[in-house]
Amino acid sequence: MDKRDLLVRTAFKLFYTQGIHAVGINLVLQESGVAKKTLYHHFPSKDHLVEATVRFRDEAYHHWLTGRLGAVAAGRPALLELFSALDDWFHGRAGEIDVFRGCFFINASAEFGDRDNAIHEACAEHKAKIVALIQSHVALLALPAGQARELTDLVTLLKEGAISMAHVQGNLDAALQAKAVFEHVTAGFHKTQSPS
Amino acid sequence: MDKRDLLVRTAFKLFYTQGIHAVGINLVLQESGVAKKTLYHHFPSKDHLVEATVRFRDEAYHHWLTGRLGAVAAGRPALLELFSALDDWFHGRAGEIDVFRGCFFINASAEFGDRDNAIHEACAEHKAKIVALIQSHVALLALPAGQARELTDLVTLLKEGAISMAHVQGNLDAALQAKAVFEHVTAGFHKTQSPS
DNA sequence: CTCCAGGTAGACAGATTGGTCTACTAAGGT
DNA sequence: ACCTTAGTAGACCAATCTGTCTACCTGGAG
Repeated sequence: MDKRDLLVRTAFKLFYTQGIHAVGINLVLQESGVAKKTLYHHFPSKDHLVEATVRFRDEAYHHWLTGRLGAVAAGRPALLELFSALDDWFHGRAGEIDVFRGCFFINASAEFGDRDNAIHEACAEHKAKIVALIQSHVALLALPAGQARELTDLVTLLKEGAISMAHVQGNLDAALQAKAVFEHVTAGFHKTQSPS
Repeated sequence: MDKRDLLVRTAFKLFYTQGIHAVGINLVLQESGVAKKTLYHHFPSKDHLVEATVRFRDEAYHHWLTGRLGAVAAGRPALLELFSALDDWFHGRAGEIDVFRGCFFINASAEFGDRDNAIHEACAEHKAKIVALIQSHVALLALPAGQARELTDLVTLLKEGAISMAHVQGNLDAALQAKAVFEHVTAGFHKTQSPS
């Protein structure tokens, strides 16, 4: 019932599936059944609406992912679950997060390439948040600092790479491939504390 | 002097730095100094021009990368060189390939999300070509089939992930991080033939 | 009781979009 | 000599874009 929220949700769905510049404000209005005046009452411009959709998606995505990771044991199992979650997402089995159309933040950054753009910055913040989430689970493995950093990089890059390949190439098994690589590389990290 | 080529080059530069939908045909015309009639003589529509820029970039990028990889020994050194090349690209030290604004193919796929879209398909073809290039160097390591597939996945995902992180997050060291991970994981693959 | 925030519908403005078209020029092959 | 191809400049078209504005409705707080 909150019109602002309705606008953001509708705009997100359209932007995500069709692209941001490709979707006009009038379509968002028509699809949501909200009056134009109302939109410009809540947002001073389209760009501000776009930024709001980025923040909305940030919250939704983060909520979904922490939910998935929280359902298993913290540490390595959670990192494995990350890839399973991605796999479900790619195959449209992650209801909460909608159909897979690539990473909304990567897509938005593609359309707003200037690094000092507010929309791009919001996307960067999202990525930083996800890296922090990964980092928190890597920390539980009690590895030396250097190894921990490297493992965080590995998971982050594998995850990001899988999303890219799944979208651009249509390789929907990318998450499973990433998972296999991760599993193999970290085969020696089963225990929380490595024997010294 | 070839107007068609001039149009494609100009269009690419503009599309790459500002986004495709964000750049109008008139800007391409103005920037290249070519008449509108000439454009529509060579391309039936803007979309066809876009597709041509994708194929142009595909060729340029592939040429640049094979050149870099060919300058060192094939196999593992070439794979390491891949990450060095990425690092140079991110930092604007890869003159031939222009300023870094993310991966043009990822960006284009973001704006043309339908998988059966000709532009998107051209992007997918490019990625497949790069994967094949990586695969050809992995093959030289003479690993068992399963391990070879996994290593190709690793390099591909690391590379794709690094590009994403470098662009969205502005983490320009992503290539070096990926390289460190790769170096660590493949520390045992120094020899061409693993002892059996 | 009054006022105002939040809402509706939609006309309107000004710029920009992709694309067509006329009129003309120049080079080259047959 | 002729015709095709590639080119110029730019007017023009219909559609669409973001954003403003008028005129009106409604519910709750001071």
